[in-house]
Amino acid sequence: MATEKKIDCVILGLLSHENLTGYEIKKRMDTALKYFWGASYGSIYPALSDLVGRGLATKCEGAENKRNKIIYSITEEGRKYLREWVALPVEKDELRYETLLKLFFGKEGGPLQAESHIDAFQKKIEEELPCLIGAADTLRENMELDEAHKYYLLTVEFGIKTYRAYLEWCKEAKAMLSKERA
Amino acid sequence: MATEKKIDCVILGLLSHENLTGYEIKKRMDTALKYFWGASYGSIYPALSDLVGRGLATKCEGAENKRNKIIYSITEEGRKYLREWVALPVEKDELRYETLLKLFFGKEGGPLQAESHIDAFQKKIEEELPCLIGAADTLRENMELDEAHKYYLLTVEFGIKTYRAYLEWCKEAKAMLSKERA
DNA sequence: CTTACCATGTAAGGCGTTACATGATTCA
DNA sequence: TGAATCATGTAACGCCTTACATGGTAAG
Repeated sequence: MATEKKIDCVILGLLSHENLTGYEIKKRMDTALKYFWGASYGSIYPALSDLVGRGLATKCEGAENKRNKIIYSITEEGRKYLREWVALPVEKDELRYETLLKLFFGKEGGPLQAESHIDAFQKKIEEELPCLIGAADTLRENMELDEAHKYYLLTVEFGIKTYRAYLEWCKEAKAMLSKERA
Repeated sequence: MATEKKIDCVILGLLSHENLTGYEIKKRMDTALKYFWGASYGSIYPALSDLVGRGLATKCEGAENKRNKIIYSITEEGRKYLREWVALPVEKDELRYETLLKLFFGKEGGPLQAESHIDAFQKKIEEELPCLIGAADTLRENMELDEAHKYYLLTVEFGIKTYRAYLEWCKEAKAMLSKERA
């Protein structure tokens, strides 16, 4: 239990909520989790096999499965593993924003170029913010349906809060650059 | 010029400002850049050799060098490469917060545990925020000394803005959890 | 004289992406 | 019937971290 592979924990976390195929896990990563965690098929499928090998997940091959889908579910062992990992202190929070890197070296390209990087960043945030707000609304409406929604909402609100701060910064940063330019 | 290795660009960016040893580059990464980019010796030294091999940087082995230090400087080629990279649109901004991941699966550990993760996060932010504010002050005072300071300040202010948003979120998130608990 | 920091590097191994390969099903 | 999406996987490769290995110098 020294250094857990995060991909294992994420998959177990998703399986703790519902049984899923590898494909569906990928979809969750591309939607609900994309703001703070991502993964590709090339890491998901091997991880699933590994989890089954370690007895933390199982293939439930029975039932309503017309296609040759493989539906995975978490085992009691897996649930225990997940609970232990969640209880452990956070090891690393990491942000890698290429936008900030290019801005840091912005002198090379000058203020106009820097502004265009900020614009692109702003556009992306402005596009994504409504999705987050929509997700928060949906979660708030269905709060009672599942205890997990409370925790999901927490992370969505983190996104909303930081995205709004980003937009404020974009405005001020551009103002600063254009003032300098004048 | 298809997909640049970021480590190369960061090193060239630092060298565009001043001549540095590998050790000093690492220090910059651990201080000024740590909030949005990191690297270890195991990536820095090989990258430096590679940059020299490609003619983008050179070892300046002359002069005020009592120790057996190797001071690197950027070449004209390197400067061109850097300018081209800075001009290119941003490919990826990525955030990987384990805190959010643990919170997302927070149902496993319950509200008290979730609160303690938020507390730890808050503590870290509260420790780092004054450093950012101090850095911003210093930069503002020495604005005229170097044109690059303007761009550095932009990134520091990004940090300040988002950290303040984080702290607000921490407060609200904890309030929400303790209200639920009651 | 010894601790802390300066300084450079390598080797092994982990982790994960990209690209590829394949095929079923649904819907227009 | 063709496009989009569902669905599973592998192989090659790249990148980086960790840990190790080594030694100089400054300060107390």
